[in-house]
Amino acid sequence: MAGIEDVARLAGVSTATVSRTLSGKGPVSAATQLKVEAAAGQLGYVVSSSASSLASGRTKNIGVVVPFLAGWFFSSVVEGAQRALLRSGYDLTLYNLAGGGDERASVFDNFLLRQRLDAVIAVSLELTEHEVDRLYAVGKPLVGVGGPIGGVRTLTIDDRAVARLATEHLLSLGHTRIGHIGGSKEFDLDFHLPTNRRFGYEGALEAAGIDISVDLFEPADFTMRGGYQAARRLLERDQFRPTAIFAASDEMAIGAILAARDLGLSVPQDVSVIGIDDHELADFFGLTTIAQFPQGQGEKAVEILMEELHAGALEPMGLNISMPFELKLRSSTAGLRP
Amino acid sequence: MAGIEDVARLAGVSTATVSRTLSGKGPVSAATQLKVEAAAGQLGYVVSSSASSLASGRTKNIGVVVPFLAGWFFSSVVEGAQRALLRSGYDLTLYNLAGGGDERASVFDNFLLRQRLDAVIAVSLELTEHEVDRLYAVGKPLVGVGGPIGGVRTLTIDDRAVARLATEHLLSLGHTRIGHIGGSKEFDLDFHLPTNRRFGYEGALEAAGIDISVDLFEPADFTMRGGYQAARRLLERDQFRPTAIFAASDEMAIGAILAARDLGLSVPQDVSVIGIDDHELADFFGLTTIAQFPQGQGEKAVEILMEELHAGALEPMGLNISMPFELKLRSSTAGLRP
DNA sequence: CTGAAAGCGCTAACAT
DNA sequence: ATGTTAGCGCTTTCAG
Repeated sequence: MAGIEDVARLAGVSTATVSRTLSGKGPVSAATQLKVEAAAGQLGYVVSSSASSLASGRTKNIGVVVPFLAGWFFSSVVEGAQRALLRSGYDLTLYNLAGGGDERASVFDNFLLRQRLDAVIAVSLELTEHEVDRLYAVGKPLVGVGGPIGGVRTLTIDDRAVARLATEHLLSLGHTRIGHIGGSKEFDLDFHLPTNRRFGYEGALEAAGIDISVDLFEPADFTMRGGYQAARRLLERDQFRPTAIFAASDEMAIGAILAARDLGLSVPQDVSVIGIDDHELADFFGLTTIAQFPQGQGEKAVEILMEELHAGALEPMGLNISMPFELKLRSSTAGLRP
Repeated sequence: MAGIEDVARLAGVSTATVSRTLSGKGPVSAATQLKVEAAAGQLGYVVSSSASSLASGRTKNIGVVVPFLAGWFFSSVVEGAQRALLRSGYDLTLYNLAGGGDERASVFDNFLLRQRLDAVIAVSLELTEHEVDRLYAVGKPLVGVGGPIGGVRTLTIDDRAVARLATEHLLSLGHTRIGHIGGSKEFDLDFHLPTNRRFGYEGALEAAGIDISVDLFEPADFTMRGGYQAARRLLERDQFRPTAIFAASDEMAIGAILAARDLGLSVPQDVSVIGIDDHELADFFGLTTIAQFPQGQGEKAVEILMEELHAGALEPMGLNISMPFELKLRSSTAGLRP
């Protein structure tokens, strides 16, 4: 494997010039630039990242920490981040915390500290104080996606606004008995996302002058099965059966659609269903939903980091950066039956 | 951030001894080991990975290349690999080829060659000759998961045997008109996986003395929607309607279950359905399937690499390493109605 | 078992 | 615009 000296020799210049040329930093005449590039190409030269990192202090590598990887949201964020990083010539090192105990601790106490990273993106993590400490100890730019970390810039959708929009959509169709499938208590540990969505739902009802009924709330675990079970509880009642259901995630919403079918109810004729996410399966199930764009969130996180890494100081930016969302109309919602 | 010299000074030894102690290589007396570890712990010392890599030539980092990340199989393999790597103190650098053209080329022509990797795992990739070349050019151990790469050790399930097992299960329940939802032509590019599964299906039928009917094969694209549409085509016929369907993946099988429901057919009373994968949704849909264990495949790939990296030479091992699979009985298959 | 010292391959001052 | 050179922080002979 050719080294920088080979290239320098072949091009008839010094190693410093090769370095300057290939990194794009520092002044180089057009003529030498050509020579160097030709030589490098001919030899198939690629910089040794460890040597470069050691000398420069930059690794061209960023770490992405996720609580687990399977799951549409996480893998989409990672995909988006990966794409943006590739464009900038950065590698992505993945740290998956799933699996529990030991692994998790060693990620925070060893892996992240090896000076292998120029920055880190933390996706939807609920971190202990110690862990946040370690993250700061890395001494590198840090941005969160999908869940706030104490004092860290974070990209998220405005969960309250999203839930309000979903509920208002149902309201605008004439529904007044709107059930809500939200997060169970355990899930509320995660950034109060379920709670915020519930508040959005309740806010919309209040604004419409509708009483909030505890009976219309069912907790679940953000899975399809959980949504299915919650929806059955909601729909099996003889009286006060909701005419519409707002689920806090698409997977739960799809579970609700399947529950309705199993109970002999048609969607949307008998019951409307709306979710949040625009999950990959939403289209197949005809699910109306509020789309969020996790890939875009991953890309945006990278962009922020790149600016900070290259331009120097970070531009003034609130701690919480609001990401776009959008009502996606499909066939699971309709007006109240006359 | 403390360096190795700080530790050496505090422990009253040389940097060489610190290095030996912390890496576990080379002889160190129990007494100094203790001193060094105490000093390192006290200072919160963590080796600089670039310095260590540059000096040793080892990066403690392995690359995982996937065609895309969203998708149960891929993210599961990556999770498994990550877990195993973490245990061994290795980082995982992810290269996602999704997104096409440029990115893909630069991964093979630049990223993988930066000497940042000790080995690479290629997951289910259909590679061009040039790409395989580049992979070899990395000059590092290489193992494939889920799809053969010219001349590379690869972990896969025996697709033919898996398909045969699925078909035999249906046969053993008395079914003789068994439909098959397999891959469309475009999908066959990928390691002939669909073709192998189809051969397994046909082999089982032949062995049972049943004629193979082209009418009972429907191609699809390995998605739920594709499976749904293919199943409708299969089930909408008035005569010769299959009494059982074998889909080459769980997602397609779930699509088939939903198609059956929409046509007013009960599963398994009117039609049995079996898939391959044991996808995360299989349980919820009561899908009988042949389970494969992608996390285990990821872990196993890492184990092979670790052995090769540490023990030195690779043990004699066939190019194609067969991974386990297993019939998972649920409620989507049943005997023929009397 | 431990220490001294020579690099690993590149980058970044500093000169020119 | 280009060359010279001193490290970056560790690992690893080689001596002792």
